[in-house]
Amino acid sequence: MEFSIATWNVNSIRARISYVIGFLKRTKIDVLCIQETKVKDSLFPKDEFESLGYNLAIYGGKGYSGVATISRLPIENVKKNILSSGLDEKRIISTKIKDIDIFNAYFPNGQNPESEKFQEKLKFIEELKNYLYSNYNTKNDKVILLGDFNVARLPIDVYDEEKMKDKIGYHPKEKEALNHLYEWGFVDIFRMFNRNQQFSWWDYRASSFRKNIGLRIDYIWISEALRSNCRSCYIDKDERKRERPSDHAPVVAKFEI
DNA sequence: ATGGTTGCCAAGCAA
Repeated sequence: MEFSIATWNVNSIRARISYVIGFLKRTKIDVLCIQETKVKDSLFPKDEFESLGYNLAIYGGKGYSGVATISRLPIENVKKNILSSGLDEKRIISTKIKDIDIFNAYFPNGQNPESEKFQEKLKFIEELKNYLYSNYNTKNDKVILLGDFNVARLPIDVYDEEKMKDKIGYHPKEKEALNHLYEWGFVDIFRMFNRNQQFSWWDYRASSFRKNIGLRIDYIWISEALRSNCRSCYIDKDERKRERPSDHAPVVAKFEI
């Protein structure tokens, strides 16, 4: 059967509900992982999704952060707050759907490389890496890690390498941390199908989208065990062109499982 | 251009 999954930082589910519902109706995605829901669980607009036949696993807090996994297939084994230091701030929810462990993650932004929040970002990435090493093997376990990683890993993933040098989102320390996570054994599914430069995020400010000043910081990473199942991956840039959009575009991947 | 915009929710923070 075909299996489709998408990640999208929606920057408030309540502000973006009509676009998210429209996206699901149009794409018929099986599993949608959203980030920055910015709402506590009791106020999450569940009904809109359930009436379309979707199941939900939600993990959010008041006003900031928050993640949700929305699935047409049954959701099993929901886990929250999985990092060892417990500093996860409603940024990761893991679920099992079919036989795939799916980690929906919203990495900390980190503010700037001199800040305390940057150190927390590095720690977050390291603890997630440790969690994967302790619990999974890339050759045997079907794992998908996807979400807003808030780091561009390679030069092709930033609009201007010189301008981004030492900036938040491309600082050597966070790239190093991200590479350590990647080296667990992930495959960046977008790069299996696309060689050119494409971004998934553009700043709201300074007409960045019009000028295509962006970063590719939203990823769908898969374990080796899933590599042969991949069929396609694309960034849905049209969603960023709307009136009052999220600053991120959805990333979609399709599998044959 | 150390600016700019958006969303939280009602001032300033986070991104």
